[in-house]
Amino acid sequence: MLSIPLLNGQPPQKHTKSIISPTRSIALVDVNNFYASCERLFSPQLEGLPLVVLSNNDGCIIARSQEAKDLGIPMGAAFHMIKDMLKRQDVQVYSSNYALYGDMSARVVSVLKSFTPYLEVYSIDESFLDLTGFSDLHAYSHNIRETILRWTGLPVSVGVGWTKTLAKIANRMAKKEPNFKGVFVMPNDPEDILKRFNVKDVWGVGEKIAMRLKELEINTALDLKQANPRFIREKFSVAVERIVLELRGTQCLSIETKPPPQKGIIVSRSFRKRITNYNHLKDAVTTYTNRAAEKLRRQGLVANKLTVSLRTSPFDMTQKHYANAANFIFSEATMNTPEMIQAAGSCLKKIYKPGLAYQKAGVFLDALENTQMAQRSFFSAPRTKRIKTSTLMRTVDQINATWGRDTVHFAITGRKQDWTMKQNHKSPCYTTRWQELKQVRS
DNA sequence: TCTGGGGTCCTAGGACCC
DNA sequence: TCTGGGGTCCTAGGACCC
Repeated sequence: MLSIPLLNGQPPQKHTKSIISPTRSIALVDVNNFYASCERLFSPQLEGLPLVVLSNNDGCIIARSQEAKDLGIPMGAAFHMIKDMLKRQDVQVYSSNYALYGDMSARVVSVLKSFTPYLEVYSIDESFLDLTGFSDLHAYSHNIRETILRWTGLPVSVGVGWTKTLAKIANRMAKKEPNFKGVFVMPNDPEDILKRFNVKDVWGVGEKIAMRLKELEINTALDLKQANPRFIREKFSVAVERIVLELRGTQCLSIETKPPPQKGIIVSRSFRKRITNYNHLKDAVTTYTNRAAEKLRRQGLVANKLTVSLRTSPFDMTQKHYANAANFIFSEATMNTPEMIQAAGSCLKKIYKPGLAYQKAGVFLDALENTQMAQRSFFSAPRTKRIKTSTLMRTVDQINATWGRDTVHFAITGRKQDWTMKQNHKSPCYTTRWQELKQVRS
């Protein structure tokens, strides 16, 4: 087991708020090829070999080691279409193992927190750090990088700039140029860097916007920086205008050290095989609803709205593509699994068309509220009944947390069926399941 | 046979109000 | 024969992110 060592008795370095600086210093720290690096962590013999990680259902490539990138294996490629090629090239293939990645992610964050408390966990493998006021950003960034490598075994890159957008670009530079050894601090005059940076790679500029920018002859990050913000706002949106300002060093996106409450919860999945049978679909939707309800309660929230979506495969040429969704508004915000299962069932009935081979279904919980703040309806159940329900839900959650998922479950959820996920290449949960760790050793 | 899942923010346009 | 103007709120859908 890996563990996070203490700081050898040294207090974490304090962020000095007293130093007023006109410009901020923001670092973006992210783990290189995160999923691939996690898999390699526990199989050191894979060092130097190309390795890819597959999406749920072993559908497509979602992460690649550097060696796999060098082989030209594209991100998002359908696994079944490049399977033979991967075999020929001796590429190691893994199904995604989110228990492992989530746990490693938490370890990286806990190390980062020893460098500054002013940190935003942006995604499973990226954090923004406010380093405003630190004197030698270059040395400090190297220190961060080396500490994470030593304590977790994961390689990270650190990019520093005055805004999040510039930090993102600096991070790309840190990765690109081996001489930088994983660290790049944006210089005072970044024009040279921005000139060579394609506008489509700027954070927040996607495919569609990049195309429209090109039509306006805005091809590089420098072109975008020099564009008139008001013109950009009129042509595009405030979001793109903000990018222009951020490139100029004006901070528009702040560091959110406290995660805001979640606005929606999604559980959606592709099936292992196509499903035509209504009851199997209902099983799947019920199970997803159950998961969504668990997530909801874990965060102390209640939902006012539930949506069920259903679709056939967009790649299937043998039938006309069908996608639809229906929603249900609760008379009073709820966290009650049976109530949600019932609602999901009535939604499914509305959108199910017989005779189609379905590929994916999803359940969304929306219009979320804090349990305490939730509005009661006029026809609200009496207080005693509400307390009974929430106690039941809490108990179910506790039993499942202690004894494993689905130890107690609602009728028809939790059985293995045609629709459960395909994961033929999964690595053990090294850091979160003793049982699986033992299997490795024996 | 087989092509992921889970989020956020913004905008346009409709419904509604006075 | 003629039928305003200004505002808010909500929702669906688009774009983007990892």
